[in-house]
Amino acid sequence: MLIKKQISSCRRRIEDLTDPIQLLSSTLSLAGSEARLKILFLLKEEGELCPCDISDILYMSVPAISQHLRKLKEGGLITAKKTGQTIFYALTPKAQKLLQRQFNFLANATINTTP
Amino acid sequence: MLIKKQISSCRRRIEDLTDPIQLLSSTLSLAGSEARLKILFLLKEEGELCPCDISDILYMSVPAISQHLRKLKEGGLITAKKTGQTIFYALTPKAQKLLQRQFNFLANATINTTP
DNA sequence: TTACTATTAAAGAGAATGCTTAAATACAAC
DNA sequence: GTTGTATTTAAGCATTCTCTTTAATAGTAA
Repeated sequence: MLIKKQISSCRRRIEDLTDPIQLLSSTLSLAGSEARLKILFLLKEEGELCPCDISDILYMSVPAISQHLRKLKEGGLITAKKTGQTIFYALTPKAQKLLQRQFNFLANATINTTP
Repeated sequence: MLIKKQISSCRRRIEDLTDPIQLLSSTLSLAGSEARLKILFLLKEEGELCPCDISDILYMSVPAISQHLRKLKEGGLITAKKTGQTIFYALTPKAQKLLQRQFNFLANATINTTP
């Protein structure tokens, strides 16, 4: 139960952070899908991958993967590099920075769950 | 374009991480909503808050806030402590650990955008 | 008890999400 | 050129999300 002054202070704090909060929540929302988190994790581990390999690894259709990749690219989390008819996707520095702790969590989970 | 052996290796890697990936993606999905991220951030800053204060601060209806709080609680990101007819919510250690980097991002954003 | 406050619960509407299927694009090999 | 591979795009559908509105629960105070 806050007083009016404290409410106002909190409101201002949130307003000042409007842009960063939007950026961050959209990033977390992208990573909050199980399929996309797996894609991001695979890219972190392998460096770069093409849609058909990701499709093979995750047992998902190519169009489904392609649509996830498009969202991740629009969100600035991955980049595309075309060579021939194959497109290789890789994490951006932004993704590596924002999701570093989450990747560490998964790396540690690997160690702990492999006795 | 990976060979079969590499595909299998990646598949095994993902399978081993099934549980951590589910845990993490559900957490990120919760934090990936703008409203919920604001709630989490407010709890991080203020320590504990009741639904009506959060409703006041974010200009959102009390039932809307209540439903977000329920989800966050089900996801193990916040706890509830009832005193009288007021319920105070606070972050769990799990939330603080998993989202520490994101909170830091917002804290730094505050500094950088306040010249 | 009655009235008031804080909160949750339940039902419903509209929007967003994530897949499938089918079609289109781009490049390589023959 | 034709065929085949890698990828994207578009349309459709079922599910999920997030709010609103209304009702119910629990504690406080008169």
